[in-house]
Amino acid sequence: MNAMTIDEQLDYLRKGTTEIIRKEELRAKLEKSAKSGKPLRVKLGVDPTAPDIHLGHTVVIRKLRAFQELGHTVIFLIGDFTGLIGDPSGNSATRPQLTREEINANAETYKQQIFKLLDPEKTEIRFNSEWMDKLGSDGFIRLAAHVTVKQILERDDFTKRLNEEKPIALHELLYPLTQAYDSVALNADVELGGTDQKFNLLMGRNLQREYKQDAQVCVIMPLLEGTDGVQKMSKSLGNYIGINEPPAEIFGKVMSISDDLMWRYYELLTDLTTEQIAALKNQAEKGERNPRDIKVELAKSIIADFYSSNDADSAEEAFTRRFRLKEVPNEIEERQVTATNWGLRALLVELGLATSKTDAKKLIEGGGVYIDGTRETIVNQSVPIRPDMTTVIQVGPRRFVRIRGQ
RNA sequence: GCAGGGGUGGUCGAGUGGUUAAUGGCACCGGGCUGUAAACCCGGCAGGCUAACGCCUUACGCAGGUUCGAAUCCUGCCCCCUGCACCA
Repeated sequence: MNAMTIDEQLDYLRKGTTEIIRKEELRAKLEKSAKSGKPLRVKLGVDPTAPDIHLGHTVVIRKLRAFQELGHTVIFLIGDFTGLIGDPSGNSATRPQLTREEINANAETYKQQIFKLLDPEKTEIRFNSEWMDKLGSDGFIRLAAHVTVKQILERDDFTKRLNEEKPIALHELLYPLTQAYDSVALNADVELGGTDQKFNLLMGRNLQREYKQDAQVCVIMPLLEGTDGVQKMSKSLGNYIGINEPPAEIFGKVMSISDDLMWRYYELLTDLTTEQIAALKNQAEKGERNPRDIKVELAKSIIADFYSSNDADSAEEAFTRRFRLKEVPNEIEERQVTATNWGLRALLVELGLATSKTDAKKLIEGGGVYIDGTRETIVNQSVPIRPDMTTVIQVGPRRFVRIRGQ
């Protein structure tokens, strides 16, 4: 990797970014690092309360990895102090205050996940309480003296809320400042973040200058759309793909994104070059290749990042069997029920495939219930269950239970 | 404290006395088609009961009231927001 020229490195780092502020400075830093042999310090700050990483987070993490591949040091900063504030988003209430133990536990969860992508040897894990706690209230006030209210209010989110006459709590104004001070404390060369972080990252530059440091370069990544293709991926919106989810689940969810969205995922979640992706898109548009197959490759590539290519293969196979060949999956839940003549609705409730007889009725009438692979549309169908035989009950395309009488 | 604005189903957001269990979008679920859990189309979507006709609960911040009838009108209360005032 280090065989790359500086230009090549810049190209490599630039892929997928929304903006680099400023590119010339990044070049200068890369050159300086190459000469001195001293790795750049590349910072990413995260919230201590949300350790469940989804693909959206990995966009930035993958970029960190790119820096590591070029020999630089990543500082994974857990904002246990800033977490007290919570990044202003307008609707956020006060954050729950975490105990030291909870924070440490979350940090472990982070490690377990990020090291699927990052090289532990080139990663420092830090907490910003380390320097924020030492600062004290007098130090904090001295820190606050470095920026003006006007500068803070520049932030789009604040301006917007001000115009809309929506509330801004005082402590929210301190968030960008605190995050910026992290860059000073770490003497960061580069900070990464999503577009929503642009202001905070720039604040870091300003504050570093105040402290006579070389200003950090801001690498700004797009926010990945969730599976709905519209809103940014987030856990609370339920449109996320978590990296700890089972391979089959990841595969299915990736296959469920729209064909349009898949190019975006290719760009931000794979190592393919812009040219390679354009070529794939071209093939799909010309009808040379089925978009479905291209999406399969995407899903497998993502799974391989967090599991293995074997896991990716078996996820594909299971998916094909289930949805293309409409086979009953190999491993499905088995349940024992009383051997008797069951009413179909009661049976569905008993198996947890429906929440009530009314719910079951809707599913049956909608044509979503199958007994041993045959659709059953008679609401009060009697289903005989005996000890010597098994029956597979299916609801919708992906919920199966094999039952046996007892 | 004063003035104004607001609190509706998972979410956004209509609705200001009468088929209103409450328009519509999104999300979600089921089906069709397919190339797939894409796209598109159809259906469901407060909860429950019934083989079915149908019935029963609960619901528009909370509590009362007016009315044959209220998410819609009145009273009180709670909460949120904005501005002003206060900050001796």
